[in-house]
Amino acid sequence: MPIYSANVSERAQQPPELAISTVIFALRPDPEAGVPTLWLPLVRRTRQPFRDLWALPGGPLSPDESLQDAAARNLQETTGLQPSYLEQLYAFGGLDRSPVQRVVSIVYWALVKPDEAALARETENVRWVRADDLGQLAFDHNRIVEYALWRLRNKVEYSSIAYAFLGSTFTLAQVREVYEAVLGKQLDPANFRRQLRATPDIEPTDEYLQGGRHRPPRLYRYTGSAAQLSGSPSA
Amino acid sequence: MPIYSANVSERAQQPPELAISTVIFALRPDPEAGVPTLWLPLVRRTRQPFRDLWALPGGPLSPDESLQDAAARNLQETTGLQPSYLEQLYAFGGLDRSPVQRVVSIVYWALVKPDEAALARETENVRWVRADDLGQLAFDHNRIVEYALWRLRNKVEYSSIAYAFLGSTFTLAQVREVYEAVLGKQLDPANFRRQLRATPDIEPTDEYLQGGRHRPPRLYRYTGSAAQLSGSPSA
DNA sequence: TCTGTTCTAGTCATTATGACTTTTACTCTA
DNA sequence: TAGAGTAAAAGTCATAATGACTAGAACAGA
Repeated sequence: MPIYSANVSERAQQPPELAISTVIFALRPDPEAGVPTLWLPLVRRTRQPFRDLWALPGGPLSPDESLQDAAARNLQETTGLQPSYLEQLYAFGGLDRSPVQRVVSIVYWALVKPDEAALARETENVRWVRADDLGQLAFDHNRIVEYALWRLRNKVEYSSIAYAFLGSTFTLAQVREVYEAVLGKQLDPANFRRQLRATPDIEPTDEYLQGGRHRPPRLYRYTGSAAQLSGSPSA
Repeated sequence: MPIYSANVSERAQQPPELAISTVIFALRPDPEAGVPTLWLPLVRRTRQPFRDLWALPGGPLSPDESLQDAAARNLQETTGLQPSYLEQLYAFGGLDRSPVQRVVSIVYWALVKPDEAALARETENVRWVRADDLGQLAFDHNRIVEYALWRLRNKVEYSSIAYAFLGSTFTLAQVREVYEAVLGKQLDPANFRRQLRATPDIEPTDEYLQGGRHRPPRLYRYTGSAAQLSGSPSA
């Protein structure tokens, strides 16, 4: 919330408002096909500008919290979610992002695990939508989500970020489904399997997932560093 | 410059100050070995806090310019340089970055070509230093430079950023010297050459660089997209 | 018991990579 | 002016990584 109100002529003299927003990704089964798909929560704007349009969760930066803490807090407040991964995405500061006052938004992106995503409360003003079917969002939020998707797709290929979408144990097929959902393409099960077995950070357990009408798959565990929740350049 | 002055109790009520800084990299010959090395310009602080310490070029964000424009402008003002590459690095917003008022810094990083770097004016308050020999800088600027170096080293390996350090034509050995300076290690000339010849964005000219006491090397030209000066997530 | 399914373990050809050798074309020095 | 020194340029070879594919193993359900 801005602590000043201004008319147009005063606007150019004021420092831009500083806000924090977050793009939150989770995997949920597609209602039709049933396969895991990328979803994200949006909040309905209750005032101008863009009243009644959907927007990314966000809010002002409190004076006594770091940027990362602010992102984590208003993620918690708006969606009730605890992220397994949280990293700064970009600072958006174009002149015409908001029709009222100039706003510089420092945007974070987060991943949540399926058990968290299941707890997420959905209300009149909070809705989950498929990442590829957003509709028109407030401000430049469509562009921001697109950039977050681009980063997610890149990062999933060269880092161990995929496990932030999964529980403590998982089958190799579940890992493959994460990759397929994020990258939007089918992967060869046998070759994908070979690659995972070659990485050091993933070790087999003695358990198997029962219930499928086929050979029960072995469960694995991720032993690497817990997908830096910091995301800070100190790391 | 903050438009308000505050005592400690008021401080927590004010919005954080917003500033733009830039880490500018150029290659200059090492004064001893003569091989190209990473250098960057610093400015001397002329007031408190950290008066007389060296710091990254930067300043406040003007109300009528984009973040990127602000970075380009104060890069131009402090060092007289025109960058060949400019991209947002990170937004630093920790609580204790400045002992006076809280400052959120949106930091950019830039590369300049050797002809530009040669024009750079060096004054009482502007000095170029080797990237690996900075001394103690003001604020958290040592950490920021370290992160910028990390990004540069990563990006040089998977993108065509190296050509932002070079003129319109160059020998393959000059490209290799850029990589060696940035990565800080020797590369095999023959294998490096084979890789460059395999990339589509680099084509041979009919000219050769004369003057060396050895077989004259062919000059090449970079034909790829001009190393996105935008760096914006729109791309 | 048979069938459909996916898990799991392999094969094979192609490509990419690192270490290394040889020839070429220039300058400098004796 | 012949020979030495130097880096450019092209090529060889063994190894590693990758994509396409095959086949047996182990379950559920009919």
